[in-house]
Amino acid sequence: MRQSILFAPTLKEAPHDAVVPSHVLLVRGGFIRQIAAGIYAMLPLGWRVIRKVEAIIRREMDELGAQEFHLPALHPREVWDATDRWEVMGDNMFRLKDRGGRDMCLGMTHEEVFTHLANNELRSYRDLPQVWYQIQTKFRDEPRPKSGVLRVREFIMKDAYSFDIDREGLDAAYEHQRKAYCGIFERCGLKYYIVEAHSGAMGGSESAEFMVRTDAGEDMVAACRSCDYAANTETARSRIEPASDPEEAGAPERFPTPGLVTIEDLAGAHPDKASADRQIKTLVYVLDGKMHLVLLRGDHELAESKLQGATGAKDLRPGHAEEIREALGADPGSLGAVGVDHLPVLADTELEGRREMVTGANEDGFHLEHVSVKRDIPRTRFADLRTVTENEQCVHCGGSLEVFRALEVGHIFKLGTRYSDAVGATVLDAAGKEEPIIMGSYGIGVERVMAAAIELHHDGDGIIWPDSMAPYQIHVLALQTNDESVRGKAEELYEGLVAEGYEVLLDDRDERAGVKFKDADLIGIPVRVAVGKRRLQEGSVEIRRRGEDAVRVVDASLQSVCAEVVARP
RNA sequence: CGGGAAGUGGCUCAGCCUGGUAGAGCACCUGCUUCGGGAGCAGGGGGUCGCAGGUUCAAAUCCUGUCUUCCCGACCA
Repeated sequence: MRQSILFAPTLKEAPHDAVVPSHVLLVRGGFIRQIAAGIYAMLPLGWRVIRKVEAIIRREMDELGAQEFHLPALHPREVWDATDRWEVMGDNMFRLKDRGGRDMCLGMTHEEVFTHLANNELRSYRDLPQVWYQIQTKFRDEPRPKSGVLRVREFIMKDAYSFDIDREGLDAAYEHQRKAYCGIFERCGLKYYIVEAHSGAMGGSESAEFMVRTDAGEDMVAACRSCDYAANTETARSRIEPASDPEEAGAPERFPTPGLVTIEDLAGAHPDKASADRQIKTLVYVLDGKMHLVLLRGDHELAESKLQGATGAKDLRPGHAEEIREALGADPGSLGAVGVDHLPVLADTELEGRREMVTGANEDGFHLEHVSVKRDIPRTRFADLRTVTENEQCVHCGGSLEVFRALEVGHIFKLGTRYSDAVGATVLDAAGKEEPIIMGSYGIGVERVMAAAIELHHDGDGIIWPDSMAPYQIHVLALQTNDESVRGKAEELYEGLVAEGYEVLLDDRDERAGVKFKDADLIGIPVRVAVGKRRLQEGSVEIRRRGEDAVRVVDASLQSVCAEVVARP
């Protein structure tokens, strides 16, 4: 490709609304342009990168026998009603009506359509196993699109589904996908973590997320420094030192705490009896419309996903100030569960058996001391509800955990029969008995892979593409286009390299050398071949790998350039 | 949805407080010089100041509403 005719509008300055590096660089490098919030146009360079990523995914999928489909993005309501998700997906789903007034939607994912097909077409255990996939645009009306291409409303996803007759088949399919994902992300040059995950709206038993460690991500991962345990903090567990409490010293007693409404305030005012780990934090949550009290140790944070998991609630939200006052007679900051018998109480397991605690008295300006959980809050159901934090102990090996921000680039699920049961997708087994098809679901966010590579590989000058997803492999710069010999040599090398099978971008623009260097660094093609007057007089050109300082001066012949390009130290 | 910020040539921003001729840098066009790390000089084109209403002799500027975008919290690839 000749850059003189390439549409790659590079920018010196970052648009003011871009904050994460991948967003800034994709826009500055002329890879993408925003069309609306969370909706981007892929320009030629960006699209080439996307196609590279897709090709890597295809290769791995095809290798394990997965078959590529292309399903509609526009779905009739019926297939979503069949699994009940027309309701469940709520405002996140883009909905529309056709001319006949029929409800339609834009696909957020394709469990429904694939399951619909499986239901209609798969009859016998002899038809199984099957692994189907596609690379398709998904539409989600995200409440908050952000970070460029990382969280958007329209994006490309590779989604694969496995169909098996039994658990063992599912386990095998899941394992195949897991391995394929490792291959995909390795080829993409991404350092990733495989992490235990919360299954969320997908349902299903086991799931793992593929995470790339970057501050641009939105998830938190807890990973053991000593063993390979890693989990999303939505589900991560840890061990902490058990608390040693004094013996019970009498019934709960009210004491005045005017103006003390946070854990810190109270701990500061009464360090003797109300240090944060001696307080019971009382949260009010509304789960599927029903108010609950949620109790945690004062210095612990709730993991909402765990609360959801523990209760099976579909819809969950913190209580509003007014309804809390109505239910408990006090405002947040003075709430407690002692004596509350009209609301269900859930408590984190770290509170089990605790004695001599302090908690709100359900009267503004007062707290209770001498609270023993078992005696004074007897109707409590315990569950793991707290969010793990840095340096706590690994549940497997006792090593210390580190907690960091990460970006989810892939997610694999064992769905089981959640969808096949919903639509009645069964096959006959060898005994002629109807059995539900057992499914797995496996997704990769294609744009996220692209962005993650940039988050991991860039410097102050621009992107440093991994070889596998670079839009071109070699960037030939003709530094002086007005010089016949330079121009001729650049053309000659360009043609030669193309003939050798390389993907080459030739900067033949009528621009100054400095501009070409800057753009080359920004765009980030792995190998740069600079053809300039100075070197050419000595019969040589310069080759530099993006991201490395070393410039190699080689003979200006196709052979030596090729040799240098292939030699990758 | 809750909280915060911003909308002024293609991009980054100033001007607004204290109403009166719409500005700068970059980008673009022409010419000359320059020519290996985002050139210099000279000339030039391009803006309903997000939109609507209001106040005023007069609105980018003040008031109201509205739309859009970004950032921070609840969802997910």
